Amino acid sequence: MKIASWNINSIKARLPNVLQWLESAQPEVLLLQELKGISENFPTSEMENLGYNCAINGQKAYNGVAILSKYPMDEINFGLPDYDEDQQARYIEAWVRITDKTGLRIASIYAPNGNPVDSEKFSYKIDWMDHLIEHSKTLLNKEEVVVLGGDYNVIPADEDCYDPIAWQNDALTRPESRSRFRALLNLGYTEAWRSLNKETHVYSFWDYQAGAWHKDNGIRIDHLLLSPQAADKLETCTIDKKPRGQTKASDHTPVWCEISI
DNA sequence: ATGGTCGGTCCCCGA
Repeated sequence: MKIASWNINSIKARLPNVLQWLESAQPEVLLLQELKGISENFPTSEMENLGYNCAINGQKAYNGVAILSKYPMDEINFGLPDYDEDQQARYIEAWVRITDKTGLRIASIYAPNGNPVDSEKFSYKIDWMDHLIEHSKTLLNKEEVVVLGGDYNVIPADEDCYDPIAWQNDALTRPESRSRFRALLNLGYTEAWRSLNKETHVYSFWDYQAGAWHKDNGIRIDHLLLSPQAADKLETCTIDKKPRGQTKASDHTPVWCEISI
């Protein structure tokens, strides 16, 4: 079972890239972030033509997340539970039903960026992550195969950044942000890519500005977190850099893992 | 060469 996550920075602008990647990579599930449009404008029929069911949590202009799945989806959660005051579309979760008795729970996550750190945007980031931690705990109690994938907007360690000094006061590296990400791992989740790779300075995002892609000035902020039941079945995890080098690329590139289920 | 980006929308904001 191949599960991918990709912040596409507008589904409207990126549709050809996404369709092409789906046809060549053939994941069973693709988690999307930054749709930048309302759910009604999501290109559902184009995805269905490739055999994907769509669960969409969109909003006007900003944010927006979706799950594409070759299997049917049930029990869809739009937004984090017990966080009604959150006005931003940053979370969607579904039960992916493989058979009547087997399946897995998958979420598409777009955590807040949080910059600048002296603003309410940073406190919102931390508050949002605290709510994600709380919900992640309740998911573990079910003892299911769980994959929480998406743009966490956290650089887990300095080795995941091309220039840690330049980023040391950024919301993506602040100790408050890293401690929330680490809390998810300490609960029992495994970060798929790092668990299988010792390599440093491998990235999932390169800014559009200042030739960042060509200089490989990137950061690794897109992560697949696995419950113990999922981590036991993890076979591979890959960051596919190819889409970032194409024309009209997103500033993120897909990360995907294979789970023997 | 003192610049160099996108995408969505309301002429600026977010990343």
